[in-house]
Formats: sequence, C-alpha cells, structure tokens
Amino acid sequence: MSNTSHLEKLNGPQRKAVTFGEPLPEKGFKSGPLLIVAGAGTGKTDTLAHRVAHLVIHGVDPARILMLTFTRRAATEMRRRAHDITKKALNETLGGVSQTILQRLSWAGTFHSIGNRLLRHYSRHLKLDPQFSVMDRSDAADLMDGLRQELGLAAKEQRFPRKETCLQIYSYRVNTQRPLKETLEQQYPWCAQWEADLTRLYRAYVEQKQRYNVLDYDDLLLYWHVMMSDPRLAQHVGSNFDHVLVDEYQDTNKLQAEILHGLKPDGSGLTVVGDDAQAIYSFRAAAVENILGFPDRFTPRAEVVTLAQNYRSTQEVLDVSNAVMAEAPRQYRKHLLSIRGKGARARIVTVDELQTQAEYVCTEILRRREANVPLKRQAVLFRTSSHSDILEVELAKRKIPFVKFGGLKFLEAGHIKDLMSLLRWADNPRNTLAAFRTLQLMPGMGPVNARKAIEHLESNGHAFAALKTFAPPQPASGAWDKLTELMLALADPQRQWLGQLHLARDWYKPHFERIYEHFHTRIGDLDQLELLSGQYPSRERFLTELTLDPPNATSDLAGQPVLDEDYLILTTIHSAKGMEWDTVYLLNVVDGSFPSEFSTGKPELIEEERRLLYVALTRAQNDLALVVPLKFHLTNQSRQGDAHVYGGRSRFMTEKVLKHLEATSFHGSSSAGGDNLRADSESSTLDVSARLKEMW
DNA sequence: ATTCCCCACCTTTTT
DNA sequence: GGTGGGGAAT
Repeated sequence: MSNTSHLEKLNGPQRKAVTFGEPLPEKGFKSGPLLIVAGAGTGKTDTLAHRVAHLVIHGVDPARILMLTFTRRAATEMRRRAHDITKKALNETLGGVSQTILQRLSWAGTFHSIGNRLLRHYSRHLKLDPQFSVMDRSDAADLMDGLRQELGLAAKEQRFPRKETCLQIYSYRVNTQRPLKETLEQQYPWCAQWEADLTRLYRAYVEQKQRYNVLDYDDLLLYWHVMMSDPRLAQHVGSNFDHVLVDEYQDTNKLQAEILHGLKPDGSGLTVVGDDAQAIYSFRAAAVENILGFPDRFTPRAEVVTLAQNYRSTQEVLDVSNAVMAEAPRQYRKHLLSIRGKGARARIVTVDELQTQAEYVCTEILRRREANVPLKRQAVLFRTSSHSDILEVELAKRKIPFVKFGGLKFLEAGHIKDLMSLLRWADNPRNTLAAFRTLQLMPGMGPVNARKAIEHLESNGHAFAALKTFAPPQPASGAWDKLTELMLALADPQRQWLGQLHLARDWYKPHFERIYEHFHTRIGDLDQLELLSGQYPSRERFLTELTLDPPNATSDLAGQPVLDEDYLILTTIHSAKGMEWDTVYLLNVVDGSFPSEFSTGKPELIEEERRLLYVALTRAQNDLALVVPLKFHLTNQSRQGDAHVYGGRSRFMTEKVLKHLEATSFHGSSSAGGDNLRADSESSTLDVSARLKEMW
C-alpha cells in the first residue's frame, strides 16, 4: 500500500498500534485483540483516531466501526478527532472524500448512549417497548424513594439508608455484577443489616421500572449485557461491527467488559486504549483489572503496545507528575518523557485564603493573556464543583468570560423537570413517574388525586383520551381541560416535534408562576430549554439525548454567541480528563479538599485521589500553578460560623514532589490592610448624586 | 386531601 | 440558597 501519508507524523509505537493487523485481499482489515497502554499526553486519542482512519483507508465501512468511551466529553473528542483525521487521511491518500463516508462514521459514543441506540433497535427481541424513557439519576432516586415509603422501610425504628444511598448500592451491585451481600459487606458495611429489605426494595424497583417502561442509566448497560449473554443475539449484534475501539478502558466496569467480550468473543477487531495511572472512577465500579487482565482474556494473548513519549507537556510539568505517581505504594512505573524540552518550572503558590486564591488566579490569567495565551488555552481545575464558587464571582467582577464543566445540574432544577416530565409522559404514556409529577402541577391535585387519575388512565389502556372522562378536583378543572387538549395534541403521531415545547410551555406558564415564588429568575432556563429543543430532530431524541448528554456547562445556557469569543475553562478534574491546556491552575491543594475529606478513610480511596491529582497535573502543556490557600473555610459546617482550618497542605505535596516546584506566595488586596479596602487613590471620583439622578 | 410554612440538611467525582 | 420532610392549618 502506498497510501501511508497518514502515518508519517507518528512515532514507532504509535504506528505499530495504528497499523496492527493486516489488510484483507479484497478490501477490509483484519486484526486480533490489541491493548494500547498510553500514559498521559502520549497521543492516545490521536492514535485511536488514526487507527480508525487506517481502517477506513483499507476499505472498512465506517458504519461498521464502533467507538466507545466512558465519558461524554471523551466521546465528543473521539468523534471529532476520528472524523478530522479520517477526512484528512482520505484526502491525502485517495485524493478526495465523499461526505457520506464520513457521515457513516456515526457509531461513536458513550457505552450508555450506544446502548440506548442498540436497545431501541433490538427492542422487539427483548420484549422491550421501544418507546421507553430514560430516567436520570434524580428520577431514579424519586422512584426508589416512593417504593421505600410504600414498603414501610422509611419508618423503621433504626435509620434505613437514604434514597441516594439505596440507589448507589443498587448501581454498584449491578455494575460490578457481584452479589448484594458482598457489595454491602465491602462497600457499605453500615447497611449490611438491611440486606433482606434492600433486596425487597430492589425487586420492587425493577418491577416498577418495567411497568412504567422506563430505564435508568444502569439498565442501558444491563439490558445490553443481557442481550450479549444470549449467544445468538450476541453474535447478531456483534456482526454489525467489524471493529470495536474503546477509549478510557481503565474506567470501564465489569459489565462493560463483558459486553465487549460478548461483542467480540475472540477479540478480533477489538482495540482498547487506557492508562492504569488515570483510573479515577472506582466509585462508579470501574475495574482496573479490566485493563490489567485484558491481554490474558484471549488466546493467543492480545498484543500490547505501550506509548510513553509525551507530546503534551514540558519536562518540568512531567517531573512533578512523575514525582507524585512515584510515591504511589502500588507502583505504576511509567516515567513520562517529554519531547518538548525543559520548559518553565511549575509553581506552588501559597495564598492566605480563598478570596486571595481567586484574585491570584485572575491576576495570573490576565498576565498570561497579555503574554498571548488566550483564555481558551487556560483552565482552572478543582476537585469539587463548588470549589470554584468564589473564583466565579471574582471572574464576573473582572469581566473574564468563562465556561464551567462538571457539576452543573440544569436538568435538576424543578421547573425544568416539570416540563421534561410533561414531554416524557406525552412520549411514553406508561411513564407513570412523569405523569405523577405533571398532574400535581395543577392546583388541588396532590398525590392522592394524581394517583386516582393515573389509575383511571391505566384502566383505559393509557390512552390520553381517557383524561376527558376523569373528574378532577374543583380547583384543577380549568387546567385539566387544557391539559387534556395538550396531551392529545402532543400524542398525535402526526404532530411534528418543532413547537411542541412551546405548546407545553403555554400550558405550564400559569402553574409555573404559581408554584415558584421567584419565577422570574427561572424563566431564562425555560427559554434555554426551548432553544435547545430546536437542535433535536424528534421528541424522543430530545428527551433521551438530553438525559444522557445534559448541557454540561454554564455556557450551554449562556447561549451560543459566547462560544465564538475567548473564554476561560473551569472544570472538575473528572471532566478534564483527556483535555489539555497551555496553562493550568489547580485550586485548593489542601488536605480535606484534595484529597477529598470523604476519601481519607481507605487507602485505596487515597490512591484514587492521587491518580486524580496526576490527571490534573498532566493536563498542563507549559505552565502549571498549584494554589494552596492557608485559611480554608470548612464546608459543611454551620453557616454563620467562621469555622476554618489552617495549614494542611495536601499530603501529596511531599518533599520529593516539592523539589520540582517553585514555591511562591501571593498577597491579595484583602490581606493588605485591616479594613479590606484597596489603598487606591487613582480611582476616578464619582459624582454619586448625578448618577442617582440619571437613574430616573 | 392539599397546601403552606418551618426546619434540617446539604455538597465528590459521572452515565 | 434550594430542596425535601414533617406538621399544622385550610
């Protein structure tokens, strides 16, 4: 094959990973199982994308290439890179690309979203109604809570686990495929006494979901998994794909590994990429054993290619990262080597308190920007979403635009859930959870009447026409007739999606204004939701994809135009994985916050925190600053109280690590004087009285 | 049966 | 600052 220009920029191991296997005589490409162990910044996603391009060049149908990842953000990135690189490679080797080839490269996404697609497609083989709704986490918790009350578990004399805990246990047990007893003993020992009750609860939970025709996140994997445990179905599903490529393999769990195994039992065409040092999802039942044990799952063993050449960061940045990992008791000997040379020394900056930290970061960001590093090339990372609160205020004050990833819960807001419920119900009349919420939006409709109405509908085969024959309580009667009309309109299969959200909003408006005291502050969200709805081709796609892929940044809510401008990135470390920036600031490098106080109990949790730190550090290309606020307000303490702790630099900042860091400190305005005011005589004088008059 | 009001609790990380 | 639970008023 002379078509090799796409390989030119790759190093040896990368090229080996990209080309592993052999072209088939006619067209197509055959390969055995392949594991790519790739340290941070070694170009793993790029390598994966090049491999996709390589397959396509050799005539593999892009529609028969399945690309899976664990997180949404990685899925987006993988899709984008695969698309770009394939396009480029095809242009160079074949002298042109037909757009349809690229469009066929559509099987790329998270395990959950691909699961959703496959389940809807294969639903009739699974006795599954393809109109199923996908519940988000809080829907699932609501459902769990209802059953918890119903079964009388809430009123135990001894405290029964809370709904979130119940759900966590359930999810962990499902994703690890281990017995409940074992899950309880090892992960939730304080709940071990409730094994029998929990089993009862979970059985009811599963039954209820089936009755409502709803699936939770775990079900998307679980149903897929069940589908793959039937050899004939598994063979059928697997035969859709010649190649399966998985990114972030270290974060997959048992269920996902078994799904892969079912898709490609002999490992043919299976490529997985990962880095054991970046495993940070054990709380989601991720199993590092997946990646460690991958080669031996197959006979002959899977090929292993290791990438250690780091393209991203300067050696100074890598020195710090290597030093942190070197202290992990369980040694991951992977010494990252930069091809970029030494670079600037990474800094550890001490500030007196959180406000100063915010000021320091803002000051530095602007300074870097003057040095021609645009805001987009800079990022602020933190352990927990709320850690950026104070910084966000300061950024707003200084008019520095930013986008925040992770933590934000647009879909959790009550008014969004109201509207989503209404649409979910219209989309899936059996979705009683959605119906229950929607019905109670009307005045005079509480749980009891809502249940009556639902029973009435049930006995009429869930036809919305039956709403007409139900007698609602007096205060609801007006709203009731309008709801009947609305639901019939929305349920009409002829009705196009465009405009449905607007119809729903019209009905919702009076209830919205009655229910929420400060409804004005919430109207913007409804506008956003309506705007967002226009981006989806159908109601089902809107509901499902918004649940699986919620707007993850404040920017998504701030509207599109902002995205053309320069903006700073704020992100949790979990959401930052796979990303890179010129300059990275890491907040709160303080014990209790980093590692998180919730993780200080068990050694393996501490180790995960260490890997998390490693992920954070290795995001930086050129400039890295760790910020250590000395006076750290305790979260979770009494609100008015000024409780705080002093000292407590992160335990990961040992002598050996500090050796690679330049220690400095920063004094902000608040530490300058006792009265907290800037000694600043230059500020222009204000004619206050004139200003006040201007207002009228 | 519903609604309203007060109080406790809250905040890891993601699909 | 918001939400969910519990209890009293309507």
